[in-house]
Amino acid sequence: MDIKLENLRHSTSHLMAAAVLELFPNAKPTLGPPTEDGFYYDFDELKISEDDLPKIEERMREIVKSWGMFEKLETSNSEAIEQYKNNPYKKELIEEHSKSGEKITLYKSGNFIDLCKGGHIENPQKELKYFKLLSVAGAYWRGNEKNKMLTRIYGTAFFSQKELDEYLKNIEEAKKRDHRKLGKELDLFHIDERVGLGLPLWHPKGAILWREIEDFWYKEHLKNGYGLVRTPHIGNSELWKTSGHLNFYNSSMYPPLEAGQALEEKQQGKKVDVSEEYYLKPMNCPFHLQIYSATPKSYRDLPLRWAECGTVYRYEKKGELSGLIRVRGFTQDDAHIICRKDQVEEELERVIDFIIYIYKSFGFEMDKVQVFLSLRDPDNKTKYAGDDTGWDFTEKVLRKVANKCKLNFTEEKGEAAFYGPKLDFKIKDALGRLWQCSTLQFDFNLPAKFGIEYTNDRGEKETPYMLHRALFGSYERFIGLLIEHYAGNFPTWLTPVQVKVLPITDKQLGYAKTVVDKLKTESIRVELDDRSETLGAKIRDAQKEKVAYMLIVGEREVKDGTVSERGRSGKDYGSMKLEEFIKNIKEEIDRKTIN
RNA sequence: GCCCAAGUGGCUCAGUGGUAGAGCAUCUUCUUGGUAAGAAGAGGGUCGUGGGUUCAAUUCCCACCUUGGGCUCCA
Repeated sequence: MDIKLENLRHSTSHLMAAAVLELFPNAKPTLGPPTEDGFYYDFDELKISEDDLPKIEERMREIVKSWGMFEKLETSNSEAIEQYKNNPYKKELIEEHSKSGEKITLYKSGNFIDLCKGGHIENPQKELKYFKLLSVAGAYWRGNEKNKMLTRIYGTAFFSQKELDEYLKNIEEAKKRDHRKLGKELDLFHIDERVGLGLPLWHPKGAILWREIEDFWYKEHLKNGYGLVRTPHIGNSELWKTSGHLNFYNSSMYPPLEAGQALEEKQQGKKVDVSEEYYLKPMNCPFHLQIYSATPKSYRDLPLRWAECGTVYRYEKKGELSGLIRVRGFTQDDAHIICRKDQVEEELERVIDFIIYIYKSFGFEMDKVQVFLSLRDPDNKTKYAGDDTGWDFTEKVLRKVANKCKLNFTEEKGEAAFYGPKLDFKIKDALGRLWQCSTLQFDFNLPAKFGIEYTNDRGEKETPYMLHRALFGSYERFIGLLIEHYAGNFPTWLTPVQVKVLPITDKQLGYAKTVVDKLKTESIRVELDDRSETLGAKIRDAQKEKVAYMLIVGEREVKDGTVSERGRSGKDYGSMKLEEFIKNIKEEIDRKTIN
């Protein structure tokens, strides 16, 4: 972010803290940084709701009238601690800075003094004008769930009213493309409490979308040298013990299904001596490894690339669920590549190229995608399987390949999978939140845990490496983001209703039906609007459904054997022979491009 | 799970301490209209759920559930 804007927002957060403290003298200020879209400030001992925000804003506007330039106050660290003796949060920060040998600075403006390392605007009275407080939220101190939850106030600030208005308007516009809203309006899916939270139900139009995407995905995988596998939704507890999931992934798994007897017997209170436990799969990898170990493998068999759209179940906390983007049952477009050490780099590169190709196919250019290299947290040994040598090697190789592929990536410590480092590709949703889609994971643990091996060219057994990768990440999340990306105006090859035939009066119904039949035999997804409505109403409704093309047929078209084509952009393509329209739309569908 | 807010017919929303209303959608009838809403009539809601206060609760209070925005976590 622009440093001037950052300073403005940081300064506004000082002003907000000052206003909050005047209105709520018991509040304890903690941290208040600028963010990409604005700023926030966290307070302890502050109980407010969104209704309080206008009051705080009003006080900010009053206070700022008496504010001069931000004034730096030199102080000794011990004096600073004394000053904040009633605020354990600021005290903790000062003590921490002191430890690392930093000099503490305080900044004063008006009557408000805050612990701060600087970075303010020059003239508060003139510049702190165009701000708005947006929401109240809870946030754990230092982002740690085990710490106390503080009260966070979010706001934003700009250098002009125009920019502020534009920002607020953009948020409103973005809400219109929210996949939850469009999912309802376009009749794509819904989530039903009666079925279960986080378990989406796909309506016919949504299922077509999925189907088209899935067909595309299969074709591309076969082209790229993948084999297809299929595995069940549940697996025996022994499998998950071996994989380490029961150790490292326990809290995200649904509790086990006990078997060994039928439900009816159990309900009657009958006991069994031997019971078995099954878990809903949270991941597909252990199954794929079992397929590998079904027969002995030679170095000549590798690399093996096995893909499956596998539905997995993860017991996400309720507050984390969100539309299609965060669910409890979701279908990963998963694949595992099992290969020799000398093949790893090439296989990693191939996957990265594949990911980029897939994004392009759905209109996501790489500048819309943020890439992260997720590494282990070296200080947290309990979270990860495997030794340091393995981690060092896999992290180094992954970094090297990412650089070679010219990915613009950020490294993040502590974000690795328990079995290895990964490259994560994230896309923003309509509201600007980042969601992980593609992932490429370099696993040096599970193959050994499962004891899988191959015979090398000297007749010795070796343990292969394994890459886990998903391109969409999950169908649910990807389709959710796709809905927002296209704002429901899907390219013709994807769109659920490609053509809607609109007869002008009932007299053309017969002809309209022959048009529909013809299109159907050409595998074009077509609907007929046979209501006794005006053409205007039919157009309006088809437009709201976001169908790709409307074919209007009246007396003229019947006489000439033509159709009049209208695009959803409102464009009138005029009349043409039905055959010509079919030729055009089929070409467009085959090109898989946006109309 | 935690913090804040919301929850009224299929959808979008108005409303009130005296057992509910609009528009759209649905159904019926009329209308047969050339590029974004033709007309009339009808049906449809135990006002999220459970308690409490009250003569009386959809409205006030409490708890819970769900949804939205955050936090944590994550494909």
